[in-house]
Amino acid sequence: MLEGALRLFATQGFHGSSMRELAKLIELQPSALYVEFPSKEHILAELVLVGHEAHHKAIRAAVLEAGTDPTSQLRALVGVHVRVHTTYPHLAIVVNREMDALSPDLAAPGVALREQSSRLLIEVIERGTALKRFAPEHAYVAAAAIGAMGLRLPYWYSPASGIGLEELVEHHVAIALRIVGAK
Amino acid sequence: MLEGALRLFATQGFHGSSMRELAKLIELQPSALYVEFPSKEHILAELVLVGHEAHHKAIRAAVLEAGTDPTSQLRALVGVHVRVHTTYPHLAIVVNREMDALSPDLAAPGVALREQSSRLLIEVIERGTALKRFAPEHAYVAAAAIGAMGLRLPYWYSPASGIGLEELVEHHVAIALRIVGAK
DNA sequence: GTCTATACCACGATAGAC
DNA sequence: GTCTATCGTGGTATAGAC
Repeated sequence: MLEGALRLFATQGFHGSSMRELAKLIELQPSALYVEFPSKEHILAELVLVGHEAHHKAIRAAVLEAGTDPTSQLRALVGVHVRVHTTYPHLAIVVNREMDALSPDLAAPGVALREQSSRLLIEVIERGTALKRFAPEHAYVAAAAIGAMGLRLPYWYSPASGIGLEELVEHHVAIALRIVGAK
Repeated sequence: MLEGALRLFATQGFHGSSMRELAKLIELQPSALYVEFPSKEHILAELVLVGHEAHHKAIRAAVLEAGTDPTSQLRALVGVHVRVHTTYPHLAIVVNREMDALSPDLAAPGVALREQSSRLLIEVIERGTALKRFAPEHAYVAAAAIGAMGLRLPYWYSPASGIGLEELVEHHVAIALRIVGAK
């Protein structure tokens, strides 16, 4: 059922999808949807939370496993960022585009996780800069640029596009290293 | 009226905004909205078209005025890209996020303009590469990255953020030059 | 061109039988 | 837990007076 909601919300938007459509898609009556979730908004909230958690946990784990070298850390972080956004494009789209359809209460956990992921990237960049391994023009703008590249992937990339996933990851890693001015 | 629709669509999404809300915002009765546009979708179509036209014309003009040097061309293109997305953040958001709420017919002109802008960027990069002024890892991925940085700006940048617009433009230009490996 | 009034429909959500 | 049936609301859009 979350899978069905994900498909609908990703392709038509949260407000553009109805409970009736979702019910039809998963072959249930509309009323049956309210057994698992108390409202349409709670379905979206669950998707947004799951998406943010998966993304944040993966990024955090990758950086922790990458050792102490800033370049390795950035490589690991960008690699995961790209893989998450290309492997789960629908989830990425819903998480990033439909989040402000949530009330502040339901959006809060996701906002917090996003903030943490963002800070982790900035800290990696700043640490690399302090160690003279990176020389970005501006750490925050560089982080925003690296994040944006990944966020945009679900809208254009497909494994059938002629670029393999591993190839895409390598390009993104290389671009990120250029953005931070890695030596 | 287009201004009102822009505010609503940008903050609540197309499907999340109603004709009743729009009418209240601009202090008219709902029925009066149908004098200027035959449907809600046509209002969005007009915004999307205007936004794409402004963006494409500005980019095209900037590149044409930049002379024959690929670096100057890329500088000009990125500068305009950043300025458009920061000067008209609401329009940028609606154009990029609500476009697939349009029927294919109404979306077509915007899609065509977007394709042209995208190709212009790729051509600048490829020409710079052929002239040995650029050395990108992959022209298309580089173009996607440069585009994505700008598309994301309306969601985080504000002139009150401590970064001046001219400063932001310079950072983006510098990042773009790094992405394409400018010498 | 803007108004009042309303048609007609789809929406989210609930009640209550099984 | 899933069904049938429905409530109440708000959606887009139109009719017709002024």
